[in-house]
Formats: sequence, structure tokens, C-alpha cells
Amino acid sequence: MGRWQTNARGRLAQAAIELYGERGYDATAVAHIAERAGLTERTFFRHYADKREVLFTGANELQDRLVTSVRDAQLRTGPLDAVASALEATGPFFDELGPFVRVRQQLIEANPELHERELTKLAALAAALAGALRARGVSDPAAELTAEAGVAVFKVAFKRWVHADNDTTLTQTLRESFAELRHVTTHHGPNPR
Amino acid sequence: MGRWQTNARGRLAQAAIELYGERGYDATAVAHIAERAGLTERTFFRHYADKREVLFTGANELQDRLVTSVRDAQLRTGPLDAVASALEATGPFFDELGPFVRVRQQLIEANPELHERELTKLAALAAALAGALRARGVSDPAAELTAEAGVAVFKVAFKRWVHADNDTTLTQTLRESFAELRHVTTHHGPNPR
DNA sequence: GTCTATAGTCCGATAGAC
DNA sequence: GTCTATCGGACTATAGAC
Repeated sequence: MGRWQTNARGRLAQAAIELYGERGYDATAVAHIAERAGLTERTFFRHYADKREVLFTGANELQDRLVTSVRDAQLRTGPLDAVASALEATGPFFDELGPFVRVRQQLIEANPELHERELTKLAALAAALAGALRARGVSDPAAELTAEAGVAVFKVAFKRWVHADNDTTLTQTLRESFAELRHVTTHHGPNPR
Repeated sequence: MGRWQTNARGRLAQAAIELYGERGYDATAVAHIAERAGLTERTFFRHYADKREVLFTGANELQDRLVTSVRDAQLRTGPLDAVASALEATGPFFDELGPFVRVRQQLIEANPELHERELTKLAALAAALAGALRARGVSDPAAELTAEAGVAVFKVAFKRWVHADNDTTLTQTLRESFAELRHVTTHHGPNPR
């Protein structure tokens, strides 16, 4: 044991999530978070670029997993299928975290600043997925469109899943949403059939 | 002529855009903007919620036009076609503004805060378009997916158009991108054909 | 229109790990 | 010795409260 307690970063994240839940995001000052973690304000900012970022570190890891998944997909798999499979494979991860994910999402939806940050993360994900597709030989407008469309589906499906009362899995919701995307982009006739 | 010069709002926007261009967004304080417009800092915040918003008032008007366009589309038009037509109809608007749009976009892309705000506006647009589709009788998962996919196409096409050297129109770029979306969502085989 | 909280930055100092 | 993580305090600007 050295001079400092271990895992300052983790303690800060823990304290932040607790306080955001207890007092709300706005009412929580960075000083409060640092205090609860037994550190100073200054240290918080060395670990997290800003007050929002503490809720989104998991997103970065997830992005890496998705990019790897697309990169390593079978070559005979089409671009959108590669993206769809990668996203569907994250389902179990979220399904297990269940309640925590919902609390976190409530925080995000209740606060415009957090919502903005979430959109940024999703945009970064789309850019990263587009890069992975290009590395597979998909040409440029197609790669970006596929990635953006995939992320759009994820957005819609995730929102639906988070707000669903029943116990449908995210994987299932994603699968349905990808099918729905294919349907709306194919079907040309008037809408209410 | 009254006690105040007219169009405080416009003068603030003008001053802001000039200063963001001259000194960069970060280096420009709201006080500078207010000073150049011959107003006080306080007045700036009465007209714009924050320092970013001054670059995005046009986006709100555009959203209204798009929503109206989708709402008033022929009933026999399919949902995605309604969204595509509405977006394509904005082409001439941007094509005319030409250089101004590009300067503005350079500012946005150079600054993460501004980029975040842009994504928020696009997300709001998607939500509004989904609402317009629901008003046309499109059921819920389909409405959101169509709107999100449409905005995704707009994002990609707009980026391509802004960075293109040649004089392709935005309308044309949008049309190609919608076709490409239909292609990537339809074609299932391996990618490099 | 003034006053204030707080996010986020900068510089410098210190204590441990290697 | 170098490198990295912590702390202290002062500072600016945004944004909101009064």
C-alpha cells in the first residue's frame, strides 16, 4: 500500500454515479464527487476530461469491441450484415447489466448536456465503424452510410428496449429493428397498407 | 428610430460569426461579441441560450420547413420517400448560401462543442420528422427508423457536399445517397462486388 | 444590471514507483 | 536520476440567480 488508495479513477466514477443519482446531475459539483472519493477536484479532471465523461467510459470500450467485431467478420458477409451482427452481439452485455443501464439512461435523458454527449459518442461509433468497413474494402459513401444506418438502428432499438416493461432482450429488439429498416427502405408504396 | 438600434439579435449573430472566424470560437468571449454589437453580455444571453446557439438558429427554421413538407406530402407517397423529398427540397437553399455554409461548417468541425450541438440539432430533427410521420399514420418503430435513416443520409450527403471541390449540387448528392442507402440495405452478398 | 457558483485551465510543488 | 500521480491555489469565462 502506497501513499494513495488504489483505483482513484474507479472511485471517482463510483462517487459520481452515486451522487448524480442521489442529488441529480446539475446539483452535483465536481468538488462533491472528489470529496466523496477522498480526492481533490483537480484530480477528477486529470482522469476525466469533464463532468460528463465519467458516465461514458464504458462507451469507449464498447466501441473497440464493435470495431474488432466488424473487422474480423467473415469476408463473405455483406457490410450491413457485419454491422448488424456486431451490434446484436452486444445485446447480452446490456441484457445482463439490466437495471444499471436503465438508471444511467434515465440520467442521460433527463439532462440535455448528457444527451449531447451521448450523441457525440454514437457519432464517434459511426465514424469508427465506417473506418472498419473501409478496411474491409467497402468504398466510401457506402461505408459511411452503412455505419450511420447501423447506428441509427441501434439508437432506436436501444431506446425501445430501455423503455420496455417486459423482458424482451436487446438482441431480439435489434434484430427486429434491422428487419424494419430493410422494410422501410425497400417498400415504396403509400404508408398505411 | 427608437432608443435602441434595431435588430439586436441579428447584430449579435453577425458579430459572433465574424469573431469566431477571426479569432476562433474558443478565443472569443461572449463579452467580445456583445461589445462588437454595441450591447452587453447580458443581452446576448437573453437572445441566445448559450455561446453555441448563435450558429444554429437557422437549423430551427429549417426543421420547421422539413416537418411541414413531410406533413403535407401526398398521402400515396411512402414514408421514406416523403422524408427524402423533403430533404432534397432543402438542396437549393444550401446551394445558394454556398460559401457561408462552408465557413460555418469549418467552424463546427474544428470545435468539439459546436459539433456536439450540431448532433443535437440533427437528433431533434429526426425526432420531429418521426412525429410528422406518425401524424401521417406511420406506426411507431417504422416512423422513428425512417426518420433516423433519413437524417443519417442527410448527414453523410451534406458532409460529402461541403467537402467537394467541384460544383455538384446538394440535391444531387442527396439523391445519390438515398439510392446508396437503398442499395446497402438490399444487397446481402459479400461486399467487394 | 450586478453578483455569484462552478466548470475547466495553468503553474508549481511533492511524494512515491521504477 | 526519471516518470507519474497527487495536491494547492489562483485564475477566466460561462451561465444562472437575484
